[in-house]
Formats: sequence, C-alpha cells, structure tokens
Amino acid sequence: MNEVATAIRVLMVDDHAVVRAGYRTLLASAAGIKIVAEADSGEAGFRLFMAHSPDVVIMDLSLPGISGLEAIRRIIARDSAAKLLAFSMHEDTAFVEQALQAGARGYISKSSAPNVLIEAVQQIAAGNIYLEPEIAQRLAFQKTRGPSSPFAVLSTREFEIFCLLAQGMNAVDIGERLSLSAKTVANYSTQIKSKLEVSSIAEIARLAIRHGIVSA
Amino acid sequence: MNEVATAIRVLMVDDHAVVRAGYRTLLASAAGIKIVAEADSGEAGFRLFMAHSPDVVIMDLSLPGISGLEAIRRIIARDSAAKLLAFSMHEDTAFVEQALQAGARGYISKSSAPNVLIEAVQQIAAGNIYLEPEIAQRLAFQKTRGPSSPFAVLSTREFEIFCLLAQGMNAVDIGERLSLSAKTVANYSTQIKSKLEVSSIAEIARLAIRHGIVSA
DNA sequence: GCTAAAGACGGGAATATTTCCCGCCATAAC
DNA sequence: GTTATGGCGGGAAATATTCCCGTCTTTAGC
Repeated sequence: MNEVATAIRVLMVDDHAVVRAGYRTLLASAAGIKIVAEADSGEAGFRLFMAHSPDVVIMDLSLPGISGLEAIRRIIARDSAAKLLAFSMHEDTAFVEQALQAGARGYISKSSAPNVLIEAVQQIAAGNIYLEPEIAQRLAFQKTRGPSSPFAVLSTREFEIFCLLAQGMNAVDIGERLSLSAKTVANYSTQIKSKLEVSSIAEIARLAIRHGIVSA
Repeated sequence: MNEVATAIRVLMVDDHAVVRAGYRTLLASAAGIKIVAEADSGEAGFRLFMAHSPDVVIMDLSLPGISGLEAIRRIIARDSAAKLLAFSMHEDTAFVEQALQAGARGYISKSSAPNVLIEAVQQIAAGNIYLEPEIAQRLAFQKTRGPSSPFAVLSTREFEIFCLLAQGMNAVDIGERLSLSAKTVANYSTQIKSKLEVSSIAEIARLAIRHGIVSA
C-alpha cells in the first residue's frame, strides 16, 4: 500500500463546465489529489474510466444522455472494485440509497462545504465509504423508525426509469436514452406502477415531485 | 326591486360539513341573508338549485363527483341569469379565470376574511360582480403586462379535464365523472396536450403542480 | 458446487389508449 | 346570414400498455 507516496488520481464527471472548474481548483489546492481526466457525460465518463483507471471517480448523478446512476452501473459492471463518489444536487435519501445500491462508495451533495469533497475523496481512496453526517443520520433513521421511502422497493433500473417517466419521457425515448428496447421500458413501467401502487404516469410524476426526485 | 325588504336566499354547495356549518352561522349573523339549502356535491347542488331557485349560489370549486366548474356550467346552462359565487381554496388566477368564464359572478378564496363572504353575497345578489381586491389586481395585471397563465388558452371544459388528468385519472374515469364519452375525453386530452405544447401526461401533472392547480 | 431468488432484458399476443379526421349542434360575433 | 368557437363523439389507424412467457447473469445460502 503506497498511500501517501503517490497522488490520488481522480476522474471527474459533471456536465457543467463551471462546476468542474470550481472543484478542479479546489481539489488542486489539496495535496495528494490529482485530477487526471474530466468528462461531461456518462458515456465519456465510462470511456475515460476505462482509459485512465483512476483511483476515484467523482460522478454527478444528473447528467445528459445516460444518467449518473447508469454510468455507475456500467463502471461497476466492468470493475466492481471501482471507487465511485456520487455527487448530486438532490438531498433526498431515495437518491442516496439508489446511488449506494448501484455501487457508489460515497455520496455528497452539491451544497456541501468545500472541504467535505476533499475529505470524501481521501476517505474513498483509502478504501472507506463516505457519507455526509447529516445524510448518514437521515438514512439510518429511516432504516429503523422512520417510514422508509416508497422507492426502496424499486431496483436501480426501475428507479432510473421511474425518474425519466416522471419527467415526461415516453417508453421509446427512454429506451433510446438507456439503450434498451422500448418494450423493456414498457414492461418496467408496468412493474413500477404496480410496485408503487399507482395507476397512471401522472401519479408517478406527483410522487416524484412530492419527494423532490424531480422538480415541478 | 324589493331589495332590503326580503332576505337574500342562498344555496351553499360544499362537501365539507364543517365548512358549511361555519359559514352558515357566519351568514346567519348577517341581516338579510338566509340559507335556504345546502348540498355536498355538484349533483345535489344542481338539483337543489332547480328546486329552490335561490338568489345566490355559493359554490365550492373542489367537489367530489362532478367538479364545481361543471356544476356552474350546468346551472348556467339552465338559467343563464343565475348568480353564482365561486369559492375555492385556490389562489391561482387560472382558477379565477376559469370560474368567471364558466359563468360565476364572483370569486373568493377560503382564506378570506369572514366579512368578505357576506359582502360578496350582498354584492352578487344586487347584480354586481365581486372579486377580492387582491385577486382582481393580480388578474388585471396579468391581462396587461404579466405573462398570461398558460391555461388561458384552454376552454372551460378543457381546463376541467386538464385538472383531472393532472390528478392521475384516466379517460374512462373522467368520462364517468363528467358524464362524457371516454372518447370525448380522449379527444380533449389530445387537444389539451397540443394547446399546452406538452407530449405526456406527466408533463401535464408537472405543469399543474407548478401552477398550484393540484397539489403534489 | 448446487440451488434458489432476484433482477435485467425482451418477445408474443390481447387490450387499451391515443391520435387524426370527420361530422353535428349550439351559441356568440360581425 | 355566415363565420368562428366550443362541446361532443364516431371511425379507423397507429401506439401504448399489460400480462405472460422465456433467457441470462449475479448473489446468497447451504
């Protein structure tokens, strides 16, 4: 284990150039962290992961094209030991659960304090998992006493399609976006409605908005 | 015109018994107003209107069964001189516009000061129209400078079906509720999507929530 | 290693929904 | 009168949804 000797090699995936620039300078100021590549889409992120084999991937969850969740899934499929830090604007625990379930080793929100990002990257590079204390608390609380999020019954794929349906996309669009048959998406759609006990896409949208998954 | 000689005969339509009780005692305290009938649904409201020919109808817009808007439409269809006061929890001007377009002579929200209701009933009984100053202002402002509500392009019927679609109902349910052919509702649905420039029911739901038409 | 369970994915076929186009009727506008 | 506009709904074609089926892969448990 050559821990402090060489810098932690980081791949950052976020579609907003400004965000990347901000975090790039931030991470550059931290000793022992080096950004070796940046991507603005899930597809590019996946390619760059294969090309650079970074120590840590910082992955935005709301990406154009394939979603961040899907990108995580694909990276994990190729390298189950990949160290992924999910990074999102959503505070909702449903997103945290889904990201962790997909294989992320940590989750921080975009409103986090700057040093939290550095801390998270270091922790994850060291092989630990990292969650912001507040999010970890909420997650733990929900697991025990609190009413669990209704989305816990959904698998990663189902949750992903749920989000896209809630945004108004149809089965064909979603199929193209996720590289699935429209038929498969339609089947998932039926399954999602059944699991969430709703009968229409409008109710899916309302549920998603109520839980902050998508904005109205 | 026998104005002060005889009391104003009022029909109150609201599905919440508590609300009716509250406003009943309130109106009873006002000289010259007499509640001659109460209904808890649009259907009953319509029947009681035919039976009692009240001077003023206080109509809640969010009713079970046929909606308040539909009840207004039906009453106006039978008696275009009917004096209707729309009464709703919604502050959104889209609802105000739709109610007035359907034939209401006034609009007050459930959060109004008590004496506003009395004032409104008296004004409408006298043949005037009544709008709360604040709502009238917003409406006037929107008509001139402000960006008009996107729902202004919808006819009364279209808006009504829009609301029900946003709540998650399908064409068959809506048809039964409004006593229309499911076919007609489906045709309206297509027309509504076209007018609002959306392509899915999920977007209808989001639009409705964004404008406070339905709750998430 | 075997087996069971769960999830991803999609075909087939029956149904249901949506869309586009058409028509009729009533009312309001010019 | 005639010209829009809106309410209403049928016909027919195009799409979408649902239910059931199967395969394949991964994970968990013995």
